[in-house]
Amino acid sequence: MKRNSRLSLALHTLSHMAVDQNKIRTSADIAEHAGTNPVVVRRVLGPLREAGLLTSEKGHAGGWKLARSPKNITLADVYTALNERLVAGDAANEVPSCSIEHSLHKRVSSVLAEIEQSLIQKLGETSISDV
Amino acid sequence: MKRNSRLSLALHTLSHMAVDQNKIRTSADIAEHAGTNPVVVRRVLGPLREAGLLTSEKGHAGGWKLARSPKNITLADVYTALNERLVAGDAANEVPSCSIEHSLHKRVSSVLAEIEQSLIQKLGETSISDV
DNA sequence: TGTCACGCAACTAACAAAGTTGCGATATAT
DNA sequence: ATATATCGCAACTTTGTTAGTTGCGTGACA
Repeated sequence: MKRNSRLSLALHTLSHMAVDQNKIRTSADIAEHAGTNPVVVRRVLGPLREAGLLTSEKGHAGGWKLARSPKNITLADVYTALNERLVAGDAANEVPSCSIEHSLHKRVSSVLAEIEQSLIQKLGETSISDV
Repeated sequence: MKRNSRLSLALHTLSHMAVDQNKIRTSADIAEHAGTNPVVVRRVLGPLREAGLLTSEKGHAGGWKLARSPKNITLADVYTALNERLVAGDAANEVPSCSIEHSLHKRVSSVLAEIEQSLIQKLGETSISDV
């Protein structure tokens, strides 16, 4: 796969689930559809389960299904559940040396953080059922 | 460095330049400031030059400087010049097999493209001089 | 003409993400 | 009970991307 594969895979899977909400899908089914493998699917879907977006059942006839109505799942939910940080870097920031660089760094970081927030807000305006 | 290093490096460099707009900086100077090396700096700054954001001069006493006022350089300019595609994937898209997947794929892609556009619009609201 | 700078291409190294494998836990059917 | 199907998880390998490095060419200026 390629860039943004996690977000893309999650979106596609959730959308599929939204079409037939009662059907239970196994990691293997989803993986085959997405052209990947079950472990990758579980890795991507795991965080979504922890975020309460969907549920998984072990054992025979187990699998994945939506935990709530697709109307109540926004792209922002998915984005944050996956802990994506597209514009703002991760918390592990380099420590600048010179003084001007120091203040500059804070400015840049805060601006990027603002952008990130507005992105999430924008994502929140679209639900899975819209897709 | 780490994630979003290109955008971050570009922003820091442009901001520095905005502070003292007449000063000409060499790749080596910038690289030392940023904790990287001249070639990487040139790789990041090259697209910005092609986009008309800054200029570079060869030879003795050569180097980089802003091509226009920092007021007239928005984050969107930088973003697009670097050809970043944070939310929407690149053009090389996988071709879906099943029919529902096909329409779904177009929906997801268009939604992500919309989000990308709104992100760029948001970036356009901030100029380098604001940072 | 020597030095300093960018431009570019090729190579290597480091890192991140996908993919793979194996095993354990659990739930269901028979 | 036992077989089967499924997720959970951890370790490893593979692959792809990006930073970093090196070398050489080109242009500008003292």
